[in-house]
Amino acid sequence: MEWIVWVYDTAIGEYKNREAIWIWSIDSNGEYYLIIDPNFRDYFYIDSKYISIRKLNQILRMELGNLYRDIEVNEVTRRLYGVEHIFYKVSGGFEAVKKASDVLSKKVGEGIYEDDIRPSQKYIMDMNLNPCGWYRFKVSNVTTIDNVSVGVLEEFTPIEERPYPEVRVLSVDVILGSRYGEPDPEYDQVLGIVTYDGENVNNYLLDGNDYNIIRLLETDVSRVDPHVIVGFELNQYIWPYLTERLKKLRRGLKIGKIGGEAHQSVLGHFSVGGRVNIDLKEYVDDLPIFQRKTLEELAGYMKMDLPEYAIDKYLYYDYWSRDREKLIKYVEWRVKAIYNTFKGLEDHIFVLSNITGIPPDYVFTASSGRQAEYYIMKIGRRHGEVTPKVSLRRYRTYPGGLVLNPKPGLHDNIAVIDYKSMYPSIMIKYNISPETIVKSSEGNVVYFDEIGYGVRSDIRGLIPTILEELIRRRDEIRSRLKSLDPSSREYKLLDARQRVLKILANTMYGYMGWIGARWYSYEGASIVTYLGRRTISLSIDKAKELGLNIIYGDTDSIFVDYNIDLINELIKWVSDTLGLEAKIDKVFKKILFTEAKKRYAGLTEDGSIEIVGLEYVRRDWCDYAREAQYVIVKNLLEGASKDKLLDLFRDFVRRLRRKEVDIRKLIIWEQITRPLSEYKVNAPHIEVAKSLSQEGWRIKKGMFIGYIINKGSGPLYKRAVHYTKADPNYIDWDYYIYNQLLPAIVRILSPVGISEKTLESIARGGGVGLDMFV
DNA sequence: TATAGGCATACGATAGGCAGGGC
DNA sequence: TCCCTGCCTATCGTATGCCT
Repeated sequence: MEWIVWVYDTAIGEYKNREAIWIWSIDSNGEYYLIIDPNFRDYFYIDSKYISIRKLNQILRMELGNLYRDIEVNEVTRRLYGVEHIFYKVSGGFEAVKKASDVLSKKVGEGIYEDDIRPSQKYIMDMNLNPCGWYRFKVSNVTTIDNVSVGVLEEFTPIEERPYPEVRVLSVDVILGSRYGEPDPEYDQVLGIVTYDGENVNNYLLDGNDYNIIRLLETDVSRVDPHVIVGFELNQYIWPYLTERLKKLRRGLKIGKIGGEAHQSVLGHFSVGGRVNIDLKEYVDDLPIFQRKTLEELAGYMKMDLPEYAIDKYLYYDYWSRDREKLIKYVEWRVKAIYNTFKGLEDHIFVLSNITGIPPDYVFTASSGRQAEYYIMKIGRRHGEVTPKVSLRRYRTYPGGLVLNPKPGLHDNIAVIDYKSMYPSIMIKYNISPETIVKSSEGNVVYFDEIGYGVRSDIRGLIPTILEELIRRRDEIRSRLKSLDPSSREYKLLDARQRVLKILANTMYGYMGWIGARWYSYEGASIVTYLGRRTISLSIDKAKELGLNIIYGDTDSIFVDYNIDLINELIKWVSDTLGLEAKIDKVFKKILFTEAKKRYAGLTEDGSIEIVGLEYVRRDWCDYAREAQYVIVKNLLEGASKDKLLDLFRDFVRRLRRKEVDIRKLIIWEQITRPLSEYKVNAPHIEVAKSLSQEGWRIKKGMFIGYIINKGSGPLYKRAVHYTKADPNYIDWDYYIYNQLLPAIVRILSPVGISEKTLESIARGGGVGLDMFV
């Protein structure tokens, strides 16, 4: 029988009492298919340098007992960091291979590879069966279990370029709360579960025993039968809580296909057999554009309606007791937002999964470094590369990008020239990869005296090969996009593809300098940044020689007078002499620099305001000061008079003086970056976190603490309170005038000649003297 | 349960200078 | 005159979050 289906997961299951690979998939109507491959054998490699084949067989025979019959050993040639080695490939049943690698790790220790990669992942890579792709399967022994068609694999072939099927999605959110701080699954019942299937919101509220509402969730899942279950903080919070609640009943959470229970797999991720479990929190955590990692930010980014009021989880229990309706309305907004956000992100998720080979429900759980690594592993084995082990190494830093001191003040017509993908281009051009770096300058080597390493030119590195392929594939897609309608399904998918390829290419340099990388190269990363510094220095020299005035520069960009002829000459020189591509990134009609690097504000040609590095973009400044800085710098760049700017400032001061500011705009947000006991100095957010901890809240790394400064004497940390407990009568309004608003405005006005003294006297209510009459 | 290094900034901790007072 | 105490200031260290 032949099935044309879309694969979304591979897992280890069983067939006739033996472990087998299960391939979960759906057809274009969303019907489920499970294809079983009983023939895949797990394996690992052991380097022949460390053991003879006779000794190897001897150990395995002695240690494995009956399992030895399930093992096969072959001599193969593979590469390790580009160098050919003879390996013994030990393959067989999953259990036998696992046991064999355990035994050899103990007896031999070194030289064992790929025993640390899950068989289902090896299957994806070796068979080239990429998740989130379409395939034609030939199967036999077809049966139906529940509503899943099950067949045994005979062969398959990929089908290129089909749009994704419509997936059924169920979003889930819960109401957890406790009178005593952090809800504890040991004592605190689940207060409510809310789901959304794209049409109906269902809310199940506690009425007696919470077992009943968890049952209702399970019923919902089997009724909707979703391909995807999506939530916010599912893996770290919701699934562990629900499974813990059910432990009392000695049963699991039954939300998988074919009666499967959700179970914890690697790294705290929960696996729901046969369904894709997506936690959007893991997506926002990885992206710096989301400053506070909230669902509201994500929803705003996806251009969705925001809730009328957001309720902090610290207040869930309060609302549950006092104003339940409001809480439920908010959580209903959440499930809809989660659902719709997933719908907006699904192309990205599926494309990322398809390209990296990481199944979709795990792709956000993997860090961006690991995502890149899976891609390298996949491409590497096509070149016969064995995947190296992650080894323990000493952490070492190396010099990074070059940053110029800016020329402070207001400048007109400044162009930003930057290098197109500077680091990836350097890595390709100079062949930089862990295996191409050498210490000696002998032979076919391009040697860099300044850092004492060279790069071989007689072999092509794996990383540059991969980068070239990424860039080539992306260029192909981008040229195809030109002829497509941007609103079409095909365009959107291809656009998602080219974006993922770009992200992967841009990750490779950082990956190579990451101590946890399998393809780590301190020397390689050092050479990349060295060449980056050299490239930018040479361009600066050339720009000066051409007569361009340089205002600023950072890593791969220089800010110069917008003289198009000279700039074109410079760009041509870069291409001819350095062999790299530079371009005009943007042009500022006006740009303001302070004395500081990495901080400026500009007005672009199209009239938009861009603020970089200044208080306005930092979450550890209160919104009020941030907004004031934005308004005043915008006016400044748009040519407002000094008087106008001072008037604006005076207004901002006045509203604080009169306590007319919404206290939500006074919250300062800071992240907890380590266990509370490891802090060496007192700080407001730490003190507030400690008090929350006393109230029973578990304070974990990565949490954000929002606080407000109250009146009183002594250091700030003694006067900070959690924002949910702030009272306008106790707020230290002076702190907000002198330590938030004033510095943010001094920063942008002092470079244009408005002194700190002037501003300070306005802040004090003096200067012009009108304040006393209002 | 980290892709890299470079950088600004605030505030707490700490040391040193100095004045004033008591013996 | 010596020494202790409290206050002020300069400097250093810690912590955070940004930029490319």
